[in-house]
Amino acid sequence: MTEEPTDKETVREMLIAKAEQHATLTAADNDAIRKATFRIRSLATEEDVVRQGERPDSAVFISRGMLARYHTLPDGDRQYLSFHIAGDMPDVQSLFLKVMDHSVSALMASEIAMFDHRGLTQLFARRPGVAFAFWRLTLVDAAIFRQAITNNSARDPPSRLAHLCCEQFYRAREAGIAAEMSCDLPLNQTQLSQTLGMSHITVHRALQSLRRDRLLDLRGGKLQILDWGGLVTRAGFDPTYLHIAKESAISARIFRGQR
Amino acid sequence: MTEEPTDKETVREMLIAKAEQHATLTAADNDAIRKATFRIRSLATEEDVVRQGERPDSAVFISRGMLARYHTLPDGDRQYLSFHIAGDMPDVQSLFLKVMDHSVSALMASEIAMFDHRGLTQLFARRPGVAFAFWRLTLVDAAIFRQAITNNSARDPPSRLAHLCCEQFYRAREAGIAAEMSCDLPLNQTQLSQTLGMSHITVHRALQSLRRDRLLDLRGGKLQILDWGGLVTRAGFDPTYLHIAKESAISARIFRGQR
DNA sequence: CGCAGTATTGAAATTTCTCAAGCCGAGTGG
DNA sequence: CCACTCGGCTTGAGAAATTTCAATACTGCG
Repeated sequence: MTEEPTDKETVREMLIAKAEQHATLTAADNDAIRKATFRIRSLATEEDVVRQGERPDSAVFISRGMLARYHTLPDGDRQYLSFHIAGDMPDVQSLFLKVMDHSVSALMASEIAMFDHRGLTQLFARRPGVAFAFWRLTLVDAAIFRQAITNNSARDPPSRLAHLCCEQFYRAREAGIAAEMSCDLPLNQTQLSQTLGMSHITVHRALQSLRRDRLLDLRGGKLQILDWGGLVTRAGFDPTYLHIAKESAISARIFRGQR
Repeated sequence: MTEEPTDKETVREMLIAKAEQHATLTAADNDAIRKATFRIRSLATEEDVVRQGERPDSAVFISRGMLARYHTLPDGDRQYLSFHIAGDMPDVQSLFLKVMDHSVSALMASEIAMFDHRGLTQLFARRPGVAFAFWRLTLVDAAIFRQAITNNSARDPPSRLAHLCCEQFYRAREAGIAAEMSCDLPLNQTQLSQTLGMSHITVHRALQSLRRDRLLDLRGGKLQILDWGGLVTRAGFDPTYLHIAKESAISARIFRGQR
């Protein structure tokens, strides 16, 4: 389970790649990103990175593994909010919202790069184009949260589960870390129930239904897609909300000062 | 119902006030905001401002009334995502996410100021402090979405409704547009059901329960708080997620170039 | 081998939804 | 001034879905 720590240079390139998914950056922008300092940290399964109520002073970039965000309810129960894969930055918001309103933990053995808030803030102040990229990233996050509201409020159990799987596979695919027709999804049925707002029994029956229809299989933390088209239909999945395309060319030009 | 259009100068001051809730701005920042051009538009109840799938070229600031964001499902059903009051900017994300993944409509006769994307982008590129304020605003939005996930997934019907009411009243209060113990909430029971992920019958029973316990009353589009403490308890409401306090002093200083 | 955590299954208890009908209040037109 | 209508609210009751409870497998690992 213990793998070699990722090379720092690799992390820098991953971060730049992520930023470039959200904006067209100049060489100077990239250089500025490269200069941002960070430290690598390994996480064990279930380990928390930050907890609800804390005031972190650094933001997280995932170089390997998978993290989750969750609310802790008054009765101690958990509500999972989102899942994040290598290349994601689940915690940019902590830069601007001092007190954490949720926790972040590792779903599997993972490795993260921790960027000091101060350094990031300076980077964003000096390089509007970079700020723009990371801002956009937080906006896509918000779009994913919106979709989760709809998913947990308006879909029946099998569709709900199917939608979650569509989203995770699609994002893993886009990030280039999915196998041909499968990806990691290290959640047991109890965690799925705490994600989808239903009991673990209902999750189990929903899963059975999707398996019976040969749409997917999910076991041992691996999601196997059996019939993508069928799954998309069952889920009512429309990836528009993931906003894979970049910002408009106009905005990009303005941000690069070519007004 | 048709009131005088808000004075443009008033809108400018409202916008600055909103920005200052999220960051400490310089006089130059404020001047730059003041120079942003916009046009006023009146909206009738139920009128859409933008629809899912469209590519708007301006962002909305609410000068009077109340707007909602919602998803339209494949079967034509609606899922409400959030509600916005005077002083809110529900649509900043459209600046960076070209295609709307949801619609925005008026819940009552309202008035909005529409800011051109191009002008806003230039403003943000030139004034990092201003960008910071609006970025933070979108992050609070995201925190509210997260809370909605939890609300609709993990709370029983009366708590769910109570939580929505707590949030709306608290925000109206903060915005200074609530009466002593009441505020607007122009939603009928069907709309509430499309917000909270339950049938309108269940909404009705939940409402009865809260009325019976003398916690609140909700009728004719007005929310009346009868027992704030009791309501907060019933809802499990903790306003931390609304992030009413500003960003840290350090970030503010960096953004003002005092590094 | 046995433990612990997870998955699976059945069945009862409970909640929520659907359906159906009546009511109420505001606005309308005769 | 009074039926009339329309939208929204209220209520009851049966149907359906979900949760809870309980018990039994399964699996990886020490």
